[in-house]
Amino acid sequence: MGAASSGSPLRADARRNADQIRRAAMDVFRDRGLTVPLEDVAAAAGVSKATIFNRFGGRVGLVEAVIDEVVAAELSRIVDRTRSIADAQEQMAYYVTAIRDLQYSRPAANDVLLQEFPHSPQLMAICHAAEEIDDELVAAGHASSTLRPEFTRDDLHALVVDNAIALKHGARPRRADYDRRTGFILEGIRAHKPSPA
Amino acid sequence: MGAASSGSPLRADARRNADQIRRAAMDVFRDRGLTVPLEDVAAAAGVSKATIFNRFGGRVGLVEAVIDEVVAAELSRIVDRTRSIADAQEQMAYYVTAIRDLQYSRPAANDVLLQEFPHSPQLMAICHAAEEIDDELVAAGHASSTLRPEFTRDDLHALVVDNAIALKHGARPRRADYDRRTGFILEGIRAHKPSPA
DNA sequence: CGGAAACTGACCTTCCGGGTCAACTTACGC
DNA sequence: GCGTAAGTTGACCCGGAAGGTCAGTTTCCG
Repeated sequence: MGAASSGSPLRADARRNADQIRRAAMDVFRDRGLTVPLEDVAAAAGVSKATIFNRFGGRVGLVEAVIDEVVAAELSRIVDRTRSIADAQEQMAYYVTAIRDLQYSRPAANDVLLQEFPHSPQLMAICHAAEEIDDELVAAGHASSTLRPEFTRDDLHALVVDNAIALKHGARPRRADYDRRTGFILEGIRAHKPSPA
Repeated sequence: MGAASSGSPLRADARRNADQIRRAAMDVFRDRGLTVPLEDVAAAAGVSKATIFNRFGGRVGLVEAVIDEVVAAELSRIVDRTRSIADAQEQMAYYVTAIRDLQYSRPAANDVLLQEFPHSPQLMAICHAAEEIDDELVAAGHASSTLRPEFTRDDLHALVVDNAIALKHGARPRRADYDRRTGFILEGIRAHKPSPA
């Protein structure tokens, strides 16, 4: 978008800078989220903040230029893998675990999930895809009676969003603690079959 | 502390203003948290911001002057009631439900739990009391095998803190949704006895 | 009524990050 | 090489939000 395909070809130095900015943005966004000061991205790229505006028009343009590499690809990989699982119980377990893993290791994912850029159709599309699978999972869980019947799509969504907020604004827990808590969540939402008597 | 007991007695108008500020602070803090702009408290009290500084020295002084009425009393009531419950399972259920209820209806509680004022011994004491009961509850739960054995004190603490963050920075869920989710949490952490066969 | 106490509005300060621009530097076609 | 357009950049402005301050005025009360 924007500068990528328009008008005359870039001069060599401009192209080089754009590449460096992209690379820096991937690193910095991945590790510190999509709301990191652009100045930090610029510093990591070895250019000045103004150059980012020259090449990408601003934060949104830059985010859209790298969001795929940063999280979108991984997110859709998770969605695909989830869909490929037959057993509803496993499916839900995989999805929740994988999403929470992504949220832990890729702060940028939380910014996407929290819809920090509501004006970017591209970013919103990613969110929408995630909402869709929530529906499927809950439906599958109910159909197979492996999910508590009162558990709703909104509950699953809230699970993810609340975790995003906690990771974004709170202290990052140790990995082992985080994973253990993922387990408690899964326990809490799964239907306990009345032990096949 | 500070202005309350020091030096000469206040003039009538000063005393009146101090009272109005206290009353306004209770309302505003309760509803909107302890980090609300002091200007809003002043407006609600019908005085100017500077008067709050005159009487209370600043936000911390004011918070300490009203924290008891705002949340501390309710919080310790919860702790007391929890301790008075004999059954470990019920105890945990009551505590988690009551704390989460407090968090939902009293945003100020979240600011206390999140330790927004680490320099106030008074506020920190409240936190500390809350941490103590976490220990007791987890110990009781383990002793009676009503709590998952891998569930730790930190897990309980994280449960409360993460919820505080979610309520502070996120959208407030509908009450029914919130309560339902409280139920999922309780399900997730309780030990499922191997159905008394 | 006089002076001390108290109040207040307007102001300062700091932090933060997005965004802009005139002046400088660099690439590159001729 | 050199002119010039493209590109870069540091320094700047902006807005918002909030804590904190103070000179000038009002209010109390002995």
